[in-house]
Amino acid sequence: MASVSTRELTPVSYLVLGLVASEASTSYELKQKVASSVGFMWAFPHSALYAEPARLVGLGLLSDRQEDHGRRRRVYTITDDGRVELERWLREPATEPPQLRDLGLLKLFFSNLTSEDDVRSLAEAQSAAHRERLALYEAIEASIPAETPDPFPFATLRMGLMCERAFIAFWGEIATNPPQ
Amino acid sequence: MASVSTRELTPVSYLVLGLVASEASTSYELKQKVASSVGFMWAFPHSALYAEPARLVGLGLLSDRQEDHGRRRRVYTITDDGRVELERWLREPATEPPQLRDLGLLKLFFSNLTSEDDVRSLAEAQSAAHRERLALYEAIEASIPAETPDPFPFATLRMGLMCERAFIAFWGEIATNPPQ
DNA sequence: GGGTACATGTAATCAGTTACATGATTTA
DNA sequence: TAAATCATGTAACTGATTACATGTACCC
Repeated sequence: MASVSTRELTPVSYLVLGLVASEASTSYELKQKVASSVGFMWAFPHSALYAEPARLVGLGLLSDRQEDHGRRRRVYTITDDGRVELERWLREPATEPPQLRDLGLLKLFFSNLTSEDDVRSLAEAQSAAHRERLALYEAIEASIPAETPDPFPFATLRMGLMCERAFIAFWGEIATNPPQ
Repeated sequence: MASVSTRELTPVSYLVLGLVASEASTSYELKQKVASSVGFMWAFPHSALYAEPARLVGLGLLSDRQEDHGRRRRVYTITDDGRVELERWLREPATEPPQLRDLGLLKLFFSNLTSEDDVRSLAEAQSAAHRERLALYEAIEASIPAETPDPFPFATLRMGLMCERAFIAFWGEIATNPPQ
């Protein structure tokens, strides 16, 4: 069981495995779920959600069944091996530190090369973008019922909220009081 | 001047451009600078810091000069075109939202599939990792003199500190009070 | 002068992205 | 029935990573 080499599985593999584990889905449904949840922190093009499940079928971690009329799309279901592998991964500690890839921060890092006005407008643009993002997260938060069968996506969202609030405070401070 | 197509330049290109702009460097020196600063948020293998500068030389944004004795390594310097392109990029607003790629959060997202004990130990491991990371950032912060010619890397580090503190609070809360 | 750690690079591979292409369904 | 949009995929490319390979300096 789950004799598949772990090396072949990327974070995106586990993401797909996890989504399919909680509900059998087509690629398009995966795309929709990603767009309204994990996609905020881990984005990728929809084509990945067509290619990756197919790969996982090849590894025996998912199975697929093609509808025999209408759009004839493929519905993916997790296999026993897939579930074993997913749970193994979930229990294994996450070692690599998170990557906070933010072009705004990268620009700030090099802002010694620009003027104070440039820094200020960078900070204001970033601040506005993060306020918008925060509003979106708050709307999602408000839309989740108090009693939900799976509270974990909601918990993850809470970290997103904290992060956005930190960004807003940060860029606000930079805007009003640019380093010099 | 700077007639190079922008499409060919990635974030890593600008990162290299920025580092070389502030000081002519060899690939190894770039590697060291990355490892002690931006690398915390935007990591990549050292081989990228050999391949990318070479590419930028081809685009006319860097120039290189090979030492003629000892290790005969290549020292990269930014060209006028390179500086123009870098400053253009710095002034252009950053549109894409940041990606917070964190395997710990991804595991939490799917933790409905595991036990409460598993969640707790995930949270404790993450909390410990973030406390360690915070201590490292604080040490770096403490090592920076009050009057520094370039305060921007320091400013960026402050966001890193805020982020780590948020993570520690978050995982602490999850550990003591796991969602269910 | 032999071992070890530091330093410098290249080649091959692959995951992820871009771009393209087309089918199905709804709406005007 | 035409247009628009929603849905479903594939092919080609390429940036980034892995793995390899070797050179140089220092230390015992």
